[in-house]
Amino acid sequence: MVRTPSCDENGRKKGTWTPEEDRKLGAYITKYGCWNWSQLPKYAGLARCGKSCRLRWMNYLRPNVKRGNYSKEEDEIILKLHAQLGNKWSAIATHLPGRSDNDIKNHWHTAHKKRANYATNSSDESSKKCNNNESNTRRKSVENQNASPNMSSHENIVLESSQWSPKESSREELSSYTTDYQLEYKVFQEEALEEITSGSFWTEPFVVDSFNSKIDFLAPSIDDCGLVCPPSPFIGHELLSSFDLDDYIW
DNA sequence: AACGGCCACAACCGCCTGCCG
DNA sequence: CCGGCAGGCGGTTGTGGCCGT
Repeated sequence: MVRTPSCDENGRKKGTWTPEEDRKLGAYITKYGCWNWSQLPKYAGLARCGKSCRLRWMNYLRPNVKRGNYSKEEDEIILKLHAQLGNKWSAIATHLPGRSDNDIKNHWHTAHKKRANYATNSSDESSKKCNNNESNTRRKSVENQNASPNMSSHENIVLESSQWSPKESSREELSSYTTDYQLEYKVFQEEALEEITSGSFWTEPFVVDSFNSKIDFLAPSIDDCGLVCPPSPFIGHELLSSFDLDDYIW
């Protein structure tokens, strides 16, 4: 289900995101916002490309993000909007709060396959396939029930959206990540959500952003959380040209 | 118990668009 | 107007897990 970690020709990491990377990215964006996706990984201490960070944030780390467990209503909305808009997943996603375009796309492809099978399932072979799909759907719902029988739906969402969800944690690679980490990240997401709803998340970063393209980069500094502050006219007074960021972070 | 097929979905890739100098 | 860059989007791929045989 996940890609094995690897590096591209520039030494940037590809593949599965580790909990540590998630934590770094989440912490950084929560604090400073996404002032520049291509620069952000350097400042957040991540060996990833900006696009990868953006995707990870938008699809999984963003507070309030929902994954899986599509309700009948959501299915109907998707069906209706797809009929109107076609494969405009981002447009469809705007009508489904908390759902990412990637998730909707994946869901559509899954559902579309099922429908396609259904349409042609007069033959025994396709009905067999369909039964297989149904059994898989059942399998998923059982997994979801097992995952967190005592949790609220909100808590379920939080855990599902992370790599170390109960299902994922069974994987060898992530087996060492503990339940403590799940709780830690849950707390982190709740704090992030609070920050967003309080308004500071959306206002502060873009103050920086509006200046970013107009000014020379200024020296970043480490804040009290150990994060590298983004370049900003408000932070530091040394020029970045005399500053080796790589030495600073790694 | 072992194996193969299928499924779900995280993540990558490449193209398009808008902005800026 | 043009080229470069960053962000956004849709298509596609890779892979672990589950189920049936």
